[in-house]
Formats: sequence, structure tokens, C-alpha cells
Amino acid sequence: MNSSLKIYNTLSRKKVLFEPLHAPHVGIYVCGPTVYSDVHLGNCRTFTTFDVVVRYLRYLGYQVRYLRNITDVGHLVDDVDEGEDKIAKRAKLENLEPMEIVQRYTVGFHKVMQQLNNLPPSIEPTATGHISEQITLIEQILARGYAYVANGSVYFDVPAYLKNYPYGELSGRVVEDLLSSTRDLDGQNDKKHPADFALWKLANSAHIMRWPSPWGEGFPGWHIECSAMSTKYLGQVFDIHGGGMDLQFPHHECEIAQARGAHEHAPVRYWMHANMLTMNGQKMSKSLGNSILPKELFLGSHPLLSQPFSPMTLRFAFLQTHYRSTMDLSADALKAAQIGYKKLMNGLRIAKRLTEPQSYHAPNDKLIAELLKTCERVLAGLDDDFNTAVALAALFDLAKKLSQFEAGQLSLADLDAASYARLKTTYIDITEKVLGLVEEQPKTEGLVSVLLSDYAAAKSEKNFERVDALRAIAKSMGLAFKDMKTGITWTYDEA
RNA sequence: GGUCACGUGGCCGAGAGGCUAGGCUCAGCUCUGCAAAAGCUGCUACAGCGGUUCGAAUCCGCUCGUGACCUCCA
Repeated sequence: MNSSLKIYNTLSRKKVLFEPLHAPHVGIYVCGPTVYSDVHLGNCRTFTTFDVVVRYLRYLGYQVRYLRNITDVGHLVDDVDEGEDKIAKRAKLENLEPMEIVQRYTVGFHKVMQQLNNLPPSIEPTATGHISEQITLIEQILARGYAYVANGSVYFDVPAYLKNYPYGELSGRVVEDLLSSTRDLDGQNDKKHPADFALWKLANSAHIMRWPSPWGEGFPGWHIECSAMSTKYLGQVFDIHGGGMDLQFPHHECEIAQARGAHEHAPVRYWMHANMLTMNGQKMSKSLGNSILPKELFLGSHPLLSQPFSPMTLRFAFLQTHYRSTMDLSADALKAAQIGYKKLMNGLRIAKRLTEPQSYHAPNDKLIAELLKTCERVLAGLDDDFNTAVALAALFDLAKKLSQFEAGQLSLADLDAASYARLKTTYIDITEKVLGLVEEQPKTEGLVSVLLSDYAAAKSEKNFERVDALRAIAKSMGLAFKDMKTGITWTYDEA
């Protein structure tokens, strides 16, 4: 098992060595979407980030239990008591049952995840499926004196909690600041303190989504579901918790408080936060109305886009930026990513058809050392807080070598069995299994090979009109022929 | 207003005291019937001003600019 993986822990604001609680098992929880509308590209970035995290952990040999929840309880649109439930609101708007909304957008979400080649989580629990667990957890918090009941609602008692535990350590928040900045909210008369947050809310008569509880009919607060579900499936203390940076406060801060309030222990050992996707320098978010839907990108139907971009192009673009940096979306960046992605795939195809030489010459030590070092750089990048940008850079260096081998500029016979295997498996496994970058439309090899042999025949006959015609056909399929001294093959057209 | 980030070449983006990514674009070359593909070569940057240091894009300070969080958001 690899022991050099370092993770940037938001809690300590440092990169630290990853040491799982119960190796080889790793538990990871990622805050999933609220399914009241389509996921937008920003959401996708976060989920792709953690997809690579999970993939890499598995590549290293860990047995990962990956949880990503579906928030299907509406939660409030604003913080005042008469706020509307997001899902219920949407349901009214579309004249549907709330669960129809949930179903529709859950299906849509899964489809997008699949298009982006994000693996499904091991468990995808829903908030509505865990109401009783949430109630139990709230009872535990109440029993330990860190919450109070008011008018059929239950609130977390931040001042009481503060007597025994720090609050705000994850987000670097100072409680006094919180108080001064949250002073002027009206309609929170049930709360004893402005920093308190809801664990359970009384449902008013208009509220559709409601469940019985010891405190009356109501619905759970926004933060409690993650605490309840992570505890149930990963235990009171688990390894990694991830989510978007905007969840750091208050959501994740509240999760910590709830867990300690309920059972004393800080719940998470490594907190990871993915940075925002921006558009024209501004955060992409539903509330700002500047979000692009994956569908719009894949179809090219957004005004910002002059052409469609494929899911893999998007994934590649995500991975070219480190997850903790903001990424600014632009048509130019996507265009560059599209070409880069094809180049990487061309390398993949070469790697796959590489055949081990019958015999090796005297090994070219310099070449071998260079190759091994580049393979090492791929893993070192991933080890360094999942730096996919660095890994990709090294992969491109390998792709270059792969081309040279194929074109006969370098000879595989100059390697040895070990370095040959290392080159091949590193390129293929990291690209496909860890980065999740796969060939988008595997061509029907039969058709392509017919074209290819036609092309070869036309070339040897010097029938250049036919040659040009065949090239045009290939191009229309997004392919190009390449003539090498060692033979003719096809490749993805990068233009 | 408070808290915290960030500012890298034509563009996108890593890196984080001396080695200096990578992708895209552009120019030239090799190869080629012409191309394509591939390879090679060139373009050498770190907002500004001070400071620490033998040495700073990287550390410290200030200035300017941008963003995030403080309210639902991945």
C-alpha cells in the first residue's frame, strides 16, 4: 500500500500524509446535489474531483466505501421561518408531486455523471430515506444538552456547544464575527441565539414534505442529514469528507458541531474542498443565474459557446486544473482542452497496440531512466494532493515517447521488459482507471479497417484522387490517417 | 464592514527559494505526391514597489486588482 499520498486538509490548512483509520479500508463522504433542478457544470467539477480521489485511492489498493448523498428534502429557500421549501416550490411551479421532481432530477443527475464517466458511489443515500436516523441523532444532541426545542422546532445551541468545543475551526470563523454579521435577521424568534441553526423545523400547514417526529410534524434541517447518513454508513469517525468550497461554512462546520454534540468525537479526519468553477471571473451558481448546464455544453446550445464540447473534453478540462484552484470557463479553454484530450487519446491508442519486442538489445540506460522518471512524475503528481494537472503533464511527455516508438524514431528493443511494462501500464491505467479519461466513441474497427486498407491500396497505386477522397471521409468521421515508415494507421483528428 | 484566497508568457494552467511544467496558439524545419499525423527548433512569464537572502515567481511588508465566504448553493 502506498504511503506517500498527501492530502490538503482544510482543517489544518496543510498538506498532510494520508493515513486511513482502518487501512486498507477508507471511508469517504461527499455532499451530493439537492435535486430540485439540473446539476450545473460547477457541481460537476466537484463530483469529478472526488471521482478521481476515489479512483486513485482504489488504484493504490485501498478498499473504498464511497458515499454521496442525494438531498431530496427541500430545505428552506431563506432562513426565515416562513421560507419555502425548494423542492415543494418547484413542485408547485411544475404542478408535480415533490417526489416527481426528486425522481426527475435524480435521473438527470445520474445521466450526467455517467456521461462524465464518474463512477457511481458505493452508497447513494437519500435524506428522505433516513428521517428516523436524523431524528435519533437530534435526540442524542438534545440529550447531551447541545440543542433545545422551541415551538415544535429543534435548534442547535451554539453557545452551549462553545463552552466545551470550538466552533468555526474549519472555516476559520470567529464566533463574535458570526454574531455581529448575523444580527439583523428577522423572523427567527424561535432561535435563542442568531448563530444557532435548525436541526428540525416545524412544518406549517402549506408545507408538503413533512414527517412525524417527537416534536410534531416537520422536516429535518439542512445539515443533519449528512451527519446522520455518514455516521450510519461510515461510523462516528471516518477518513475523508468532501464537498464544494461553498459548503465549508456553514454546512460542514455544522456537521462537525452536530457530530460532537451527539457523540463527542470530531467526525472527519481529512476535510477536502473543491474550488469553484467561475464564468467570466464570477462564481457559477444557481442563485446567480450564471450557470451552464452540462446538456447545453454537450449540445453547444449556450450563447457563450460557439460549438459543442463533449463530456470527455469537459472532464479533461477539469483535470487540467488543480481542484483547489478556481477554474474559469471559456470557449477558448474548452477548445484547447478538446485538442489536448484527443492527443492524450491518440497516445492511449498507441499504448494499447504496442507489442513487446521479441528480444531486447543492450538496454539504453539513459532512455530507460528518463522513461521511468516520467512514470514516477505521474504518480508523484497524484500523490501530491491529487494534482491531476501535474500527472497529465507527465502523461503528455509519455505520449510523446509513445509516438516516437511507434514512428520508429525510438526502438522498444532499447528498453527492457520491466521498463516496457511500466511505460505501457502507467499510461493506460492512469489515463483510464485513475483519471477516468476514456475514448469517447470507439470506432467500429471493422469499418475503419476497410477504409484503412483501401487507403493503403490507393496510396501504393498512387491513385491520389482516391487517397484524397478517403481522407475526406476519415475527416468527416473525426479521424485522420497517418503514414509512417512503419505502416499506416488512423488517429483522432485533432483539428 | 469582517474573514480568507488569488494575481504566472498570445490564451489555459502547474510549480513554490537556485534545476523550471504541460496543453493550446503562432513561426520555421524534417517527413510527404500534397497533406495529415508525428518529431525537432524558436517565442522564456511570474501585478507593482520595497525588504530578507549569495540567490525570490516562490519568504516578509505595503500598494493596486480580482474573487470566495459571512444567506440557499458543489
